[in-house]
Amino acid sequence: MNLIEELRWRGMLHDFMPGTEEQLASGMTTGYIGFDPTAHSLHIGNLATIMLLVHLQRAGHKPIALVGGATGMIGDPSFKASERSMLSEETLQFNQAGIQKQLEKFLDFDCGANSAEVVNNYDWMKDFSFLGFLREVGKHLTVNYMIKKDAVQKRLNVSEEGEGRAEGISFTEFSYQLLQGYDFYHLYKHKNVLLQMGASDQWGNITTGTELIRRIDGGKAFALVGKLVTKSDGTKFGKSEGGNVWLDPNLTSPYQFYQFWLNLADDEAKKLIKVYTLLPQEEIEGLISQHDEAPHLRTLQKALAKEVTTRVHSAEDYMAAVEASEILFGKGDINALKKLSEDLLLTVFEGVPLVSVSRSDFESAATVPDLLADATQQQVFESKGEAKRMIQNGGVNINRQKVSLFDAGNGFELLHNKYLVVQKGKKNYYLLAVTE
RNA sequence: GGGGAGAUUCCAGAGUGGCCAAAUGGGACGGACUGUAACUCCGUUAGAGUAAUCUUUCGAAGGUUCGAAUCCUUCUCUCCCCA
Repeated sequence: MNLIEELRWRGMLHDFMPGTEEQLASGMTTGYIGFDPTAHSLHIGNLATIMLLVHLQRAGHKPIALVGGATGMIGDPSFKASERSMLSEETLQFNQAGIQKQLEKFLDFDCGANSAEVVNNYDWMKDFSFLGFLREVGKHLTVNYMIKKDAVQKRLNVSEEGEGRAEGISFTEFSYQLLQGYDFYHLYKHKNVLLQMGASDQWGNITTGTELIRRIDGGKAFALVGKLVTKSDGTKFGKSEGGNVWLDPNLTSPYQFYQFWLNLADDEAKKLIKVYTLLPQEEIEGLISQHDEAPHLRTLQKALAKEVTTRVHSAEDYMAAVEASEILFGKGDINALKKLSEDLLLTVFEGVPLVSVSRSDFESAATVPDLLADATQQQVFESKGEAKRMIQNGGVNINRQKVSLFDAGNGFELLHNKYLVVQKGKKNYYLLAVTE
């Protein structure tokens, strides 16, 4: 199966330029995708794009991941309603290092001719003078061309519905597409890159690149964009209650990461298992029909969670997440908790907020609200009233036992003479540690 | 420059002197149900208190009144229409 067919059945293909398929068929083609260092970690939205590179490589082509050290300094205006705030150079450098490391996890850098590469556009942009850039690059495209891009229209026009007015676009952000276009040209020139991929919102920026290659060099380069992953209700995908789902285990713990996939709605799991795993078509179809027969078993979510957690983190992290989930959502009661060694307890509750309470505060807290609001310095509950209300609603568990009276004293048994497992609602856990 | 409208608790939006911590809807959170789901239903949604009740809150600051989100004054900001 060639790349296009592969992406098509997976539902990942949005559009590509005429001739792309022929180019890919003609032999090993080098393609790249850029990632701007807007944060020090990539999130699962980026991961969908990374999968494009993975598929490119699996189809026998050569993938290049570009870290946008230069473009990140500018900010991509595509389809954004407002001007973005600029990141400081220290932040950018920190972010670049972070995402470069992550990118390296997903591609094969040692498989002969089509080994992956990572490049940073800062390396070739840093020495460009402003005048040089205007003369060598800017001259080749008209503002008329650049302004026509859908991606910038949002910032130029007052919408007809009157639902807001254009905020305007700075010259800086307007220039973004030129930078990205030049990247493509540079890679075309120096690394024989003929294809740029990306999410569908990058179409405009990518075609600026192919246009630049055509005008400067008379060359022919290609574009292929993937579908933007959205939730079935059309809202942004990749956000959980806690915000973005990051690939960095310090931002989103492997347990939380695993839980995110496990909790997907059925329809989403069906869609996403094709995007985020490399399982072959027959296997996925099998899983889907298996799932439909007994949806409550959530075969799909489990398979998806396993694949992605293992790929992004590790097999060990996956196992630990499964184990933690069983303890937290299984029948585990206080006895199950008591059986855990201190190490295992901490492992299970890794990623769960750890709340320290001094021994004296712990002992002087007369009631549960005192303990969970005051003694924890509002880390579990904002106020005693809130704690009380939730207890009255039956929403508080300590050591997996429901707290039924809000004025009950705190005669709880500390695990390992130190810990208390506090549950606020079903899914919000806190590990209370009594410190001396 | 001229004329008009408005600013309310997370959001939208009622409330025009006491019955207002403030209707209603949304969101969020909790509970029941369930598949750690969806749907549905129920509850909570300023702080303190077991409670009675008290404290802070309706753009800001003053004032009138026994009593103000509601009346008056000034200020700040927003929106609309006409030039």
